[in-house]
Amino acid sequence: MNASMTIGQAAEASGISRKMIRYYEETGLLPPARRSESGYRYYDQAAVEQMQFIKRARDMGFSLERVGQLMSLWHDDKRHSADVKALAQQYIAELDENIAQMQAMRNELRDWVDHCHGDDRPECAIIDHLKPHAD
Amino acid sequence: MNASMTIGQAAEASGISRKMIRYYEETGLLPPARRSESGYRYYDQAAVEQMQFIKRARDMGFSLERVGQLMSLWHDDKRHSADVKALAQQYIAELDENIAQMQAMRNELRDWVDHCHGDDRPECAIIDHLKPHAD
DNA sequence: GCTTGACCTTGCCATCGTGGTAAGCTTTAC
DNA sequence: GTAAAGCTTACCACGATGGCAAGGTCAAGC
Repeated sequence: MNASMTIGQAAEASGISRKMIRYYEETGLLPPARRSESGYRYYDQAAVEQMQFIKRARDMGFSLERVGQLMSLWHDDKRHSADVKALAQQYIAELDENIAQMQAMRNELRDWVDHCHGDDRPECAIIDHLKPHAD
Repeated sequence: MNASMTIGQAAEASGISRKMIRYYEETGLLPPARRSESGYRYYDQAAVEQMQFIKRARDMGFSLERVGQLMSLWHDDKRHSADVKALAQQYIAELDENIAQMQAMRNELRDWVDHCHGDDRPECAIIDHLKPHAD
């Protein structure tokens, strides 16, 4: 159960692709894996748990850079929860900003679409809104 | 007023950077520009209007591929507004999907953040939710 | 022991849209 | 005539991921 795994097994266990595991190692998000004499990477349970942490953070949409910061905090016994919170709050603020922007686009476009007949005639409110002179 | 412009002037007039104008030409979104003997690109009013169309569509978040389709429709006198509408509606559906996903992440994260004390102690609900064994 | 298939390695390219930078040529303004 | 501004092409970079190819390795079946 605590035996070491190949990269494929670690990928399976963590939900992170082999490709990405290597990439995370390359970029320093994961520590260099232990290698067999022939060069195969082998992972222990702790390494897989790091991957699972990354998986969860990525699934929440944290950037790899922030995931790295979260991992540092995770491993820091003397962390201040305020630092974690600040990091998360900043990300939430960015999410809110992106959501708002997308909603604004969506609403305006929705409005255009509502004014488009959507038949076989060429007249189209959407095109009219995109056209340079028709605003 | 209708004189030809250099790429910098066209960029200024359209809001699209010089870099992107060249890129759009390279990828076929814009037709090859007329060139001076020395190789400089020159643009007339119609070309600038194409750029303005692109600018508006990009500002609405349409992908370059869809912008290309919209431009084709714009220039097609026999277009069916239904085709434009369908294109826009598909994009709206994608926007809605993305918005929903971001909101889901945001809401869950907001919940975690609300349970984090945010002080100088290491205990942290956010870390606990990201940690493999604490779910 | 040998073959086969599954797995591993590295390295390179592609995405999408944009920005940067560099080396060199042209035009414009003084 | 010179300097500055603007143009050209050709690269590299981002962020995060996938794909492919050429080759080495391991495990199972015979």
